[in-house]
Amino acid sequence: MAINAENVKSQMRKGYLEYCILLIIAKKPMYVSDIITELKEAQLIVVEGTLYPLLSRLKSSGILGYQWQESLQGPPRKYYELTDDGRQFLAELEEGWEEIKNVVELIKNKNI
Amino acid sequence: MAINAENVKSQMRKGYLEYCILLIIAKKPMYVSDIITELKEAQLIVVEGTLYPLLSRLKSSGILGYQWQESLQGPPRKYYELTDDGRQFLAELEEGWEEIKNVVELIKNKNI
DNA sequence: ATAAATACCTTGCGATACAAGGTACTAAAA
DNA sequence: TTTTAGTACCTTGTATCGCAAGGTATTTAT
Repeated sequence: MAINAENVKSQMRKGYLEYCILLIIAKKPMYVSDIITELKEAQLIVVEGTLYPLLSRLKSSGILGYQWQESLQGPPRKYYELTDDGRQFLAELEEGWEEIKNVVELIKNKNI
Repeated sequence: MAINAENVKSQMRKGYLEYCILLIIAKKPMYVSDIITELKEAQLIVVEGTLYPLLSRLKSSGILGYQWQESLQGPPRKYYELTDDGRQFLAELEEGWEEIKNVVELIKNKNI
């Protein structure tokens, strides 16, 4: 029930997590560990339990596809990549993100 | 189950809605209708059913306080205002927001 | 064989936006 | 005086999603 800053920051993260993940996969096909590493480099900590369901949803919505690929050390990996629909979708998120930045700026600067 | 852009945009909104609301109340005490109007002006559509529980949570967490105030036409209104803790909290959200903008920029610009 | 490392996935929980519906007060019209 | 309209407050139920915790499967080294 109580609200704390961490809580809200985590709420903020929810919103743009999908966006960030798609930005990363858009560059080149990636599997879960790669994605987590990339996010961590950008200071965005995400765990497996978050990522697997999210990727599955994006897959079944036709935004992502994947290919199995052998690994040199361990079981095969699922490399996710954007579909054409996925690129379209990412473009829309891009817009959404710009809108949000706009809204916050508008509110901040009003009556100042 | 299906994912669409509207859905995700609404997810994005969730994250920074609290931030925007606090930014608005920080300027001067406001009651629900005022807040909705301000948000609408910034293109952020929010309904009562969202706002009331959110304000209650912020109140019981000590981030907001309120004062009843008579209205010229209708029942009295609850004017919410930031407490000292609330200002501290808002400052933390400010940081969180800057961090998020940073993360997105980092991911966007990596390997370009 | 067994253990360790790596990879995939699922279940249960808590948080929260939103739709829909409800209560209460004021003032003006019937 | 009753009724209606307007304004304000609040609650309940639903769906979604991040995350912690736990589980399964494959490969490689001991």
